[in-house]
Amino acid sequence: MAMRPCAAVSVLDRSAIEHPWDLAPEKARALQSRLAQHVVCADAIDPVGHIGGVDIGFEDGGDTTRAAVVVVKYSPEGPPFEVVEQVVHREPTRMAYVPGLLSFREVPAALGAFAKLETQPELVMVDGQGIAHPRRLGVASHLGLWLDLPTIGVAKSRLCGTHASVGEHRGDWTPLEHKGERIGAVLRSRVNVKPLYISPGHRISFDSALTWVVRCLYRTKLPEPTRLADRLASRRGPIN
DNA sequence: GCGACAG
DNA sequence: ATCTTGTCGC
Repeated sequence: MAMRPCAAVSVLDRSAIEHPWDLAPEKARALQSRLAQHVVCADAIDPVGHIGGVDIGFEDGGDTTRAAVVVVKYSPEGPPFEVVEQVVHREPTRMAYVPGLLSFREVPAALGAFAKLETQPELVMVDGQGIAHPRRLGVASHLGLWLDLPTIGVAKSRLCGTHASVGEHRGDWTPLEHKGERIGAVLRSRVNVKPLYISPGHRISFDSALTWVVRCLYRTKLPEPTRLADRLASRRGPIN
């Protein structure tokens, strides 16, 4: 199977790129293809002291977008991890949900939340796909590119690609592929629960993406960073 | 043309 | 994602 060629390690100069967030679907798709060229799916990670979890929720019948970011202190001893910071950022929703264009709807708010963060994590896990996307630019990749941080896509369902059946034991996984390319892995994070779709977002390899997610698995289907962000985004968890 | 389709 | 109550199971 063809391994997806990764762009050379280089920092994208965001200030030099024309990037409106309210593009028409056709324009947005074209921009995704361009940006995907800058995604790096090889490890370029600093020592991980803190891990961030990101998720987006909506209010006012969808008129308001609510971004939640939770930062936990990583410990080699494993979870549970100490929560060191939680941020919620709200702003008007920019565009409707269109399959494949999720990042244009969620990344702006996520960036707003990161701007309010005091403790910047060295690794970020995002609720959604990384490169396991038709044009290889899921929300995790798009966000990672704009934050210039290593990110991992942790999705609860499939957007594209095919895969063999996944083993039933915790930790079992099978590769996810699309058009002859490896785009991620389907992971059984818990027994008797639908598997997770893991893919590199930016600045991380397939192996590391999977390894980090497994390291953050505790007692639920989702890894801790994403589980905590999910609770915060859906206003069920602590807003302390 | 007919389905599939992250959150 | 969100709208919504109770309910089955570990």
